[in-house]
Amino acid sequence: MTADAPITNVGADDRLDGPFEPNVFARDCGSRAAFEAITGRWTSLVLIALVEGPHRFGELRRRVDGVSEKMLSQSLHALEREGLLTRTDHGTLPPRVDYALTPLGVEVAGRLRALADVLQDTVPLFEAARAEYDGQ
Amino acid sequence: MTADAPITNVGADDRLDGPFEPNVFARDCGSRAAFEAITGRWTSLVLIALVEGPHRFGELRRRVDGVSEKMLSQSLHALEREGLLTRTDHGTLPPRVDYALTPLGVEVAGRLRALADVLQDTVPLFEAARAEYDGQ
DNA sequence: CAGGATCCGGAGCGATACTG
DNA sequence: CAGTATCGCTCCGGATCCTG
Repeated sequence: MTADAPITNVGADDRLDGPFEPNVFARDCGSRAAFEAITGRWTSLVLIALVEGPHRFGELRRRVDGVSEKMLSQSLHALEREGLLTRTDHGTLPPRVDYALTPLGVEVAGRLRALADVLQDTVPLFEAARAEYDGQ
Repeated sequence: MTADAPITNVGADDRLDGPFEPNVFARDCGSRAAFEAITGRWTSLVLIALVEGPHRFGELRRRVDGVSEKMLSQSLHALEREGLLTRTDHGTLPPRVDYALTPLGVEVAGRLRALADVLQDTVPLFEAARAEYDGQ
């Protein structure tokens, strides 16, 4: 991205009715930041896992196959920052911390869950597509 | 991930009715691969852009604010490989190549678009959540 | 059990230059 | 216009150790 290139995709792009129409395509839009947080490699899976209800740290680590403690912790912080989940420290010993979706988190995670369901139901199509593409 | 840790999250996890129930949480599941391809930083935005109809390379580059040519090209190949979009080279001069969603791509992209709409409509909530989190 | 701190290799990614 | 090739750097992310 050269500095002299005029960027006109920041504010109102396709619909210029409002003064500042939020636009995921725009780099500086708040929705884009939220979108990138949600579509993170691990964050999305964490959100989906929480659709079934609150989870503890260890539960999530076991549920999301392959995630390291570091990345799980990092993902949870990111999602908490975006207001998609809440962290509840019971302050007991041994420690117990629960992660649960906020109302907005429920809305978002539900859609991710639905998306994942579509993918799970069409696994054969993906296998075929990959084989086709790799074959030639 | 230690090697001796028994991983039992590969196949049937929460529902063990079928022989091999696809599971996004499982590392080796085809749906997980598709999910990671879809939720890539740029791939998701490309898919959303294509909901409005076929686009040329340059159009996409201008539409998806901040993407480099390299990453756009790479993202398009990945999505084509997953069978979510088709590439049509008209073979003319100057060259013209169109990218369009497959039926499966329409299904997936539509859901991403809906998700993005939610985020765009709740931008203020994210701003507030971030301010709250950063403040303390 | 919940996670912070640190090290470090490799993947991700942008910038630039070049081709048909 | 539609890409590919190459360089170089950032930072993702896993492994490991440590604490309350």
